[in-house]
Amino acid sequence: MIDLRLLREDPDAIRASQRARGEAESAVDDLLRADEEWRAAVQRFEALRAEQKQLGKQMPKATGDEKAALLARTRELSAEVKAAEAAAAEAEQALRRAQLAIPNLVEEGAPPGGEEDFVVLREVGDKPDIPNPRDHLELGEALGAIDVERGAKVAGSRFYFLTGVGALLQLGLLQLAMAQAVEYGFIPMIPPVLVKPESMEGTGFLGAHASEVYRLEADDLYLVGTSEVPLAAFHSNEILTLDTPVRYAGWSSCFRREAGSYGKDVRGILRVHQFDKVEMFAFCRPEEAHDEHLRLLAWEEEMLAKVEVPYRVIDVAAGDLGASAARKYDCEAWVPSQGRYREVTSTSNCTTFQARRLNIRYRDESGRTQVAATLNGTLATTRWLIPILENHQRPDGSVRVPKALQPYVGGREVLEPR
RNA sequence: GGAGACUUCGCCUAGUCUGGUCUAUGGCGCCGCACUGCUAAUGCGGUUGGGGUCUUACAGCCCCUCCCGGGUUCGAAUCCCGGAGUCUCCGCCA
Repeated sequence: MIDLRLLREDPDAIRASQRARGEAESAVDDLLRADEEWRAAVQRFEALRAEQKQLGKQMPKATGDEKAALLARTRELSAEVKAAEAAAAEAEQALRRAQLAIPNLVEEGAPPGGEEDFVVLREVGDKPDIPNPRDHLELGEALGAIDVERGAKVAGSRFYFLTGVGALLQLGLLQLAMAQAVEYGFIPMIPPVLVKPESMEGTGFLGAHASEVYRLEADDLYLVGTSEVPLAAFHSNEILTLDTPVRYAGWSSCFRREAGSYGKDVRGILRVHQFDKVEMFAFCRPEEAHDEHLRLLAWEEEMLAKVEVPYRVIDVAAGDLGASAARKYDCEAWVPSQGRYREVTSTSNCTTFQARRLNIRYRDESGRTQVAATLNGTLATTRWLIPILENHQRPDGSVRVPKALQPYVGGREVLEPR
């Protein structure tokens, strides 16, 4: 949710951001108009209300004719007040709608353009030289690690079982991520994966992502697509102490309908309806958000280094940012079977955009409440198994286990096909 | 699934039966001041949050806020209806 004070003081900043995203600048003018209409309506209502209260106060003291006259006037007035109140409420709704139509202000320095216009910040690690690489599914099936056939039998397409060493590898990976997060002061969290509509709404996932989200009709609950949702909503309607950033690491299953992705990435576990993830989530002061963002990115890269996988970091272009993000960095791991990089982490700086909607604030030095900034970043997911298996494969179909993961697979250095 | 109790300005709490004097009581905590050679203790004052308006800013003024949403009424913390949450008991299932 965009800041109305900023809108009033510097609408051109928002226009510029809209341009960078390739969004309509007219939305800014719509919002300006809605804001003015709302304020006018509020003032009308408040003036009438003040008069009504004034008269009401005289009631107990009044007697006889005086009382009858007062009654008649206030009766009339209360009808006007009711109408004015309804008008103000309607204007406020229109204002919210216009406000939600505008995505977050893009951070200065984000590359302009759309999906293809990302900037590669760096490539890290050497791509392995593997002639005729097997893909992760072939490797995983040979190792008895992944079973997509039975996944489909039991739950449908885009579902899978992680079996044997596959299950161990994932648990190890996520534990490794959790351990790293804890080492850096994150509070580990296992959140609910079913949330109320307001939590889904507050985090912005019922907007553009609405068709991606599973909904449980009978209970009016949503399955989260990321623990970002419960972690962000954790402090909704609260006033925090943010002398230093407050950081959480959430471990959860994530659920996605993948509605718009028919025929895309259908093989293996690259794009699935359910996966597990450790997600970093930070609340901090807005002036701290930029630095915090870079810290989250650094922690993601540290995790990627631990699993010894080559990757690159991209600076996502303005037009490809989510509505809440002011800036986004993705880490993409090298996938030998595809001969290209695929996204394995994503970290967004949402500045105050998400927190304003969730009403998450802090007190500054002067004791005033201010809107907090929120940021999120991926620390590990099921998808990481793909580059891990593929980059560490050997010609005989066995897979070397990165040192950091060996304790989780019984100390084995190599996983052999069954 | 059934029955009941509860939800008040950071925390605890009075007020709800009997609508207006609630511009919400008191305690704790916190902040400021005074006093005491320090600390402690004591005294005095302040302390919900959001919005509008005005302003360089502060202050001021106004509206909203007693879990949420409706309703009754000239007027609702208080009465009525619906919902959420917490707790207790019963039932059911482990």
